[in-house]
Amino acid sequence: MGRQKAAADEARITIRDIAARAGVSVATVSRVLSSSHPVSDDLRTRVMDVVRELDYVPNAHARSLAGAGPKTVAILIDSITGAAFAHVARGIEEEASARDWLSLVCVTGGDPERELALVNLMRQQGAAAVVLLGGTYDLADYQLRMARFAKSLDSAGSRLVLCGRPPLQGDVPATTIEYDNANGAFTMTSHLLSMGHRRVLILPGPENFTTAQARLEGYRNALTTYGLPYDAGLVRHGRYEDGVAHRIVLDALRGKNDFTAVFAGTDVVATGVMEGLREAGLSVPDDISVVGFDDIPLARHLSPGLTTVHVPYEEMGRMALRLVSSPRRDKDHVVLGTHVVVRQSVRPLAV
Amino acid sequence: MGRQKAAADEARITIRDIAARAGVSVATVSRVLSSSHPVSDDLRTRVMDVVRELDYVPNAHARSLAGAGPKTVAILIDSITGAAFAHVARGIEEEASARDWLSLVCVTGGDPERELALVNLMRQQGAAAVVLLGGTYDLADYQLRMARFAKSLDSAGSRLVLCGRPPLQGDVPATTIEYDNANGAFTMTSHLLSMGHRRVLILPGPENFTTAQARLEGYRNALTTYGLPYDAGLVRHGRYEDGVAHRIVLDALRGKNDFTAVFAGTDVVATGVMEGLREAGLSVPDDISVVGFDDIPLARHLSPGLTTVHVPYEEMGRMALRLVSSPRRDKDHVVLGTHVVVRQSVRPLAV
DNA sequence: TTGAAAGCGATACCAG
DNA sequence: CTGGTATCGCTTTCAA
Repeated sequence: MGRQKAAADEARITIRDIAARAGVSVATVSRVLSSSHPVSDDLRTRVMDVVRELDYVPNAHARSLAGAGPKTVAILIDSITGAAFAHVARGIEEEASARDWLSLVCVTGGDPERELALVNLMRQQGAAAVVLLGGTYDLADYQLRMARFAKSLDSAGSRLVLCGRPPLQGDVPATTIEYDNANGAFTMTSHLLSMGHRRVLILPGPENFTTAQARLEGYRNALTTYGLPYDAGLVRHGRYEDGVAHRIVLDALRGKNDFTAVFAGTDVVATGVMEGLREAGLSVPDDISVVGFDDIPLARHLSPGLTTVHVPYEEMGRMALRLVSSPRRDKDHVVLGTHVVVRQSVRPLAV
Repeated sequence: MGRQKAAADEARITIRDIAARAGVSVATVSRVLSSSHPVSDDLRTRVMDVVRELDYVPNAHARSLAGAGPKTVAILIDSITGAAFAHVARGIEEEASARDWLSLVCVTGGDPERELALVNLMRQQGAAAVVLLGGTYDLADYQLRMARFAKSLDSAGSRLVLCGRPPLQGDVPATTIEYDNANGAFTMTSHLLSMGHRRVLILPGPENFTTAQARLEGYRNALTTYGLPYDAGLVRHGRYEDGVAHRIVLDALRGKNDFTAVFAGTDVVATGVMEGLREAGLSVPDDISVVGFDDIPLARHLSPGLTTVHVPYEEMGRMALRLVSSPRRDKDHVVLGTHVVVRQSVRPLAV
């Protein structure tokens, strides 16, 4: 009755086959395999021989069902080709495999709907932790539904982890690990201002996107601190893609905002900006300075090297797994620091 | 007992709880949930109400055990931060989710041992397909063991897929999707030669690594075709990392191989090369030309834009899933084409 | 030590 | 349509 009984008449080999062939009980085979219980050497070798001979592997589902499967952490990621969060995933993965946890990466495609569906799926899979990576749109409905998932994950002995996005409102059983978006943006903007720049075009990211909001806030605060006016004309929202950034810059150039620097919402956006500038015959940083956010490896490889805000992505991942795997749950909200990495893409301005 | 019975005394909610609360049999609940069988509207709504009320989700393991779980494709990837294979993974993922397959990414860390272990693990999980991504070391023992896994996956109704590496030797039940490494390298080398370059330093990658071997072969063939001698002194093996590439180039510069171009084994290696060159006060392409292999987005963003060999990574992934999910298995070995993408990193030489 | 048997949670066959 | 129930493959008491 198996799906395919086609060629081989031999159905899937089970623990019973092993037991029969080795002349022992299934219980004994189970004990040998999980080495949970003492078994005589004689039987042990007899069982192992048959296991190898028949190339037997226990069915993981049956195991989990019986309550013995491995712990699993599910990582829900926007896009697998995004460098920043790939690093978080790596951090999680490292800590997970060190603990013999299985880690699974699922791709959401940036769709909140699909993200919700996957959280649910992982709940069915009995994941010990479900990690949501990256910023998200600030939608009320979404918050509500996610809060419900958090609760049911919790009551199933599992845990929801928010990485790189603000905590859910209210008393929700979830762990949040953020990095300081606002402060990073504040420091970076201050850096530009201290170098003599006064008009900074900013591409914070999509409107209503949590990271974009926080970065814009930091930008505004820095202006205020320096006693400079906030000019909404210098703010251009748009997705985190080099293509859209490219377009935005070219468009901004046509306007009459005589900016001397561009603060890109991410490093990828910064590359788009730099290309647009170059295309317009402008040089970076001689004509226009450019800075980014993330500090992915790409930032170092650009020329000029990109001055950007370093985010400890891998550390975030590690911390995420440490927090959920620790028996006593010390913290459920951590904010990691960021800092500016100075390279060659900013020119000091004589004021 | 259950892992945590702590606060809530209510164990995990099961289908039986739903049945009891809704006053129906478990069979009926199952039917409502899987909508496999007709159920009266009355009962259906009664069940669904309880499901929502109790926030019930079926246990995926139990489901799979009963033979009803979703198909799963496991993607085994070297490093999640590697751009090239992230694109393959995306291709697979897209096709998978279009078919409502679940796709799981596992990270091997480039360790053949761990890769083998993960294949085994995925076999236990009952994955419908296990996709191995990227080149690998050409080890006899590894070949043998992988062939055994291929067979047992096959007899379990599953399938092993090799992506970007040569097929296993002998009559092994596996699907292979390669791209033409040798030909890509041949064409790229020919391109350099046709531009007047005569001494091309090549960094093919790690020795005994399948892709490196094939690329080096293409390089040699091109030289032969042009009637040029093969100089082993121009070949430098090393891992696919910008750091090691950087070191290798600096070292090669100290030697007396007066090369005019560098053929980097990957785009990432090319960035390392370019940095090394720049550090040595050399300009690309004015002093030395540089080309890569992969055509990841980075190649476009470098300045000068990197001339490189385009590999259809995403297409590979799509094809992989199409091949295994198609009922009739038409092909079990596909070789995709590659082509040169010309950008600005090569200078024509007056001969 | 070892074995027999009772679950784990859901599906699907066989009756009604 | 709806309800019992055997079954999936393994772990784990409980006895022997």
